[in-house]
Amino acid sequence: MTVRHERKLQTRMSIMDAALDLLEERRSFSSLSLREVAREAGLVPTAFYRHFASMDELGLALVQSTSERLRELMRQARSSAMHREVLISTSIQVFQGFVQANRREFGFAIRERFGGSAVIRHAINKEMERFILDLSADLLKFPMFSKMSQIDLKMICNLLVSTVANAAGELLEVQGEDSLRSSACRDMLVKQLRLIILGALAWSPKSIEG
Amino acid sequence: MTVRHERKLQTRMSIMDAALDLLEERRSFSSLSLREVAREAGLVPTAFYRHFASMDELGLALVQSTSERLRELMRQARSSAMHREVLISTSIQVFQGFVQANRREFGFAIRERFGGSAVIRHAINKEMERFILDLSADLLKFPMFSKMSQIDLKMICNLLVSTVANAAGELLEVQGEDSLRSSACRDMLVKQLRLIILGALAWSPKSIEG
DNA sequence: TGTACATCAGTGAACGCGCGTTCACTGATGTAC
DNA sequence: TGTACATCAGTGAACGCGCGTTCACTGATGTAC
Repeated sequence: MTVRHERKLQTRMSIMDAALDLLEERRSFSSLSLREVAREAGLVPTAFYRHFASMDELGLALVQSTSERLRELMRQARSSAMHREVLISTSIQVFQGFVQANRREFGFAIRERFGGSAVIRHAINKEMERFILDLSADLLKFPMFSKMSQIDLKMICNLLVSTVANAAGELLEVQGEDSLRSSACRDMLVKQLRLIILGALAWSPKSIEG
Repeated sequence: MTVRHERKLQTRMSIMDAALDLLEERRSFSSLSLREVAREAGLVPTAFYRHFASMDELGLALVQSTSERLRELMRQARSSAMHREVLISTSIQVFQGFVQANRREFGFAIRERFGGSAVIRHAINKEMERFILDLSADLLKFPMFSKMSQIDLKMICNLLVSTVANAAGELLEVQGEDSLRSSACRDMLVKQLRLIILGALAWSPKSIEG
């Protein structure tokens, strides 16, 4: 790695960081201008093009970098939690910690999930899909889920992930302004996830047919 | 109602319709320009100001008009379904029909729910909150829900509404391009709602404490 | 190690464009008598 | 009913602004010998 290459990577990161700083104030990615991001990063607008061909490519890089780091972390958490009984609680803890440490990135992802440009939406949905598949693989280790059809297991994982994403979106909405509503939101999420598990326990192939 | 007033209302509606036409291609509301909407409506840009003080005010009008029409329709459906046993199925049918007939409006609402400008986000969330409360009131007529604490009932209604909103978002993503994935998405929603009801049946005050 | 050339991240001027908003206006519609 | 004035939805020119993108450039870093 040459000095020049290293510095280029640093500048690239400072562009990504500048974008996240601007996104932190709940702005939509499409409302960010190339010039504004370059300005925030302390660069002349044309320098932006040395790193990304367009704003969409920058958005894509943000999604992918966050997703890669999260997946790597979850992979580690899984392998370190050798025993099945602590796998879920460990995973949830690691996930929560990551979200806390990457608020800007998750806020961005949740806001752009349905509303962003096509290429960014697709990237986010692809990553969520991968996350759902990882979760399915984890839950398969538990008897109550391993007896299910694969499609039903995925349906449940989709519901769990969607519910968390929704709660995250609602949390972003009330965050900071109202700590009471904030914790009410968290409590509701916990209940909702527990209710889904109760539903999954009662779920059986028979209830699909009937 | 004078002729002038009537024409003004017509123009106002044609502005709202022009915006919805532009939004139909999955664009975000914030990417619409005032000039573009006026052009689409066949007006000079300055004429826009005779009807809305800003684009945000136009967005607000779109949310509120859709919400008012939906609520009125649901109110009618509820009162016409006199018997408890057909209340839910009638409501779902009416709701589905309305969504079909108002695709542009619902696509807009789902996209802007988390990603739009503050004022539009708040308006959408307020309307969803009202919808959740209406649903709570309906479910209260059923023994299995009337025994619950109000907060748990609202938690369940929130989960049901969020799940529908999520499915609608995912449906928008695959719609048109792939009818197989489209119907898979619908099937999943039906299963997810059924699973939530199963969970609600198993829910009890005891499971909150434990 | 020193030199001579190549690479390339970042600069700065320039462009044409669509934007939101202002302003004075026009002429059809409404109202008072 | 007819007239004279008021209202006001829609017009069209004009403005200053930030935008994305192009281009030729500079000078530090890299490379070959």
